[in-house]
Amino acid sequence: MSRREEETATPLDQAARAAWLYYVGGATQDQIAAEMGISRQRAQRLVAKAVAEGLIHVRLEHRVSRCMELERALTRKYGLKRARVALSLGKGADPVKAIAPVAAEELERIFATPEPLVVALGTGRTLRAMVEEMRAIDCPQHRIASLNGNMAPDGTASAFDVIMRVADKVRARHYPMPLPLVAATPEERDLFISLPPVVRARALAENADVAFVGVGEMGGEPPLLKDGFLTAGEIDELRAQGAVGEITGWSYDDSGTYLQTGANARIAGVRLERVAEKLIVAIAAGAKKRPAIKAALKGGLVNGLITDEITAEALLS
Amino acid sequence: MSRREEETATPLDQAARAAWLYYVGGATQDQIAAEMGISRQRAQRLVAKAVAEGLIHVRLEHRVSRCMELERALTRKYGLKRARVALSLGKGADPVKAIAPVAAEELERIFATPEPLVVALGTGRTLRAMVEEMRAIDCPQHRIASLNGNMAPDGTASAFDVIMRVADKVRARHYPMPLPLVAATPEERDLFISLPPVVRARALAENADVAFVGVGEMGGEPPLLKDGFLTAGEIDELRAQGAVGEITGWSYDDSGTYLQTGANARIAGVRLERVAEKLIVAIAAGAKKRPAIKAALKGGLVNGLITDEITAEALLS
DNA sequence: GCCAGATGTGAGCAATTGCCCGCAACCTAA
DNA sequence: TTAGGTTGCGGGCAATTGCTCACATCTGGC
Repeated sequence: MSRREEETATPLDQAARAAWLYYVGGATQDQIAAEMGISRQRAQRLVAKAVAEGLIHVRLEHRVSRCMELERALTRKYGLKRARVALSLGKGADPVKAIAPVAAEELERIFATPEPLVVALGTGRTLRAMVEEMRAIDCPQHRIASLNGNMAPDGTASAFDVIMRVADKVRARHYPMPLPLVAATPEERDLFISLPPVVRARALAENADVAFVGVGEMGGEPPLLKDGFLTAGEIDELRAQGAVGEITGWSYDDSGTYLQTGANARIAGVRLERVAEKLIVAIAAGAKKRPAIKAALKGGLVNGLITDEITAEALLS
Repeated sequence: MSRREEETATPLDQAARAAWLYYVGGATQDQIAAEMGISRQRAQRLVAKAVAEGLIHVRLEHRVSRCMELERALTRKYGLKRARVALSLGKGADPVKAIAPVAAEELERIFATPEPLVVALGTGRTLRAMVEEMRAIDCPQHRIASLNGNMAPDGTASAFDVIMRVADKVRARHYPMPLPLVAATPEERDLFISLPPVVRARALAENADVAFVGVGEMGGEPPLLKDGFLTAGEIDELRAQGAVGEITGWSYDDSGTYLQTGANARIAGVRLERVAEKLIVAIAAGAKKRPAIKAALKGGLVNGLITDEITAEALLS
């Protein structure tokens, strides 16, 4: 086997094989080494590589009762259509790691719907992590729309491209938005969103049946600042105007009302509005994001939430 | 957290939490122990339990080129509609472990189809293992039909019930067949299959859009013998008549032609016939089953195959 | 009420794994 | 061709894990 293997196997194929023997076959690294005709150390490196490359997906097929309680409580308190609470990974850990697999599961459930849907997606680290956890399945009946562009001010595409990766995995038609997230001036924004392809993409996203979005915080180091979409001065200005969070770039205050001023005049993406028939799911967790999530829920900017245990408890207290 | 946990957590909840911290969070067992307020040994036991109970599912999200080659070759040689080849787990390992996750993936793909389908399922160890690997997803648009009963001659339901477990996971309507796999006499078989509910169930299964079946071998210790459906004498008789394999209980010879005699007159389940529009997928691997698989492919009893690398290579040589 | 068996627990130890290090092979550019 | 850098390899070792054993605790039958 290893003879033939060598001829065509890519490094990833080898990693996949090692990881398969390890996780599915339950072999030790020594056994893998013997089976594949390599050293034990190499086997260990291949397994590690497969995990690092995201070839191995682990899912927990069990709903913990504590999480279901929290889901029910969140649903009741904030009048949600959908709530999912992931087990937390402990105080120090990055909550994105916990919610990404759960969000992926939930998005897969959406795509498993037989009726054709328009699914709108935001951008950001959390959504990107969600996509990486998704399984590939053909769903040609649906369409995927982008809620906002993700070009940085310097014109480079941000590394957190969500829509192309999702489209890749589900093979549905997709409508990216070749736009900056934040335009340089209100006039530039208006120009951008008057371009015919952008008009079409925005119309689709605005009328999507389902939207999955991240939530950006204003405290600490906001994603808008970290990724260079806004300057520290602009963030300070937003804070002074009462901004506590941001969805698809649009800032809102602690009652969940979109600000009318400041950077919001330059946001080129779609501003999601509460519409009863639509499902708008926020995917966010972590202490830093708590005020932003709470305001979005209170103001009804979203009617779905995927978060973790710790954040859910905080949102309920 | 552990305070509140104790009140409602079932043992499985605890196991799920430990496994989550271990596999998703990447924590060591010591860290899990500290986080959950238990001993290191207990953490290790909980993780092991979660795996043993099937709470943790591992999937490989990478198509190895060698397997894709084999799939293409099988498709060409036997005129298949669908072929999947799983990486083998080495000579000694049980090939069912390798093909079960791949078969589960394939069945999930079927269920993800938006058009309502009737999916027929056989029984047996391999199919049962496949079901255990399946993820739960609601697919109310489909119907699930059983191809055969699985009651043993003594009236007990066999442990390898497939259809109820699948129906449980996809929440589709299902039509079990309350029948023995093999009746005591041809007359009893005729009586059974004239009962109105059985007639309806069989009609549905016969017209299914997709069927997933196992393949039973006649050499060594055939499943029909091991599970007490037939006696050693009856198996010998079938072998003497040229039987090399069996699908849903129906024995066939090495050209893939169903036998007209012997135990076949007492099989109560549906005999699958080649129909061009239907997808009939055999899920089988292992040296013992090779003649049975080869005959089924040659005779066109199936037009889909899920197997492992070693078996695929043997089928192509 | 008491005992047998089942179930669960931590100690201790051997097997397994993750990772750092030095070395060698292989590029790459002068 | 050679110096410098990069990549990948196995050795070796410390950390982590799996497992057995002896003991405690619970449960149900008599």
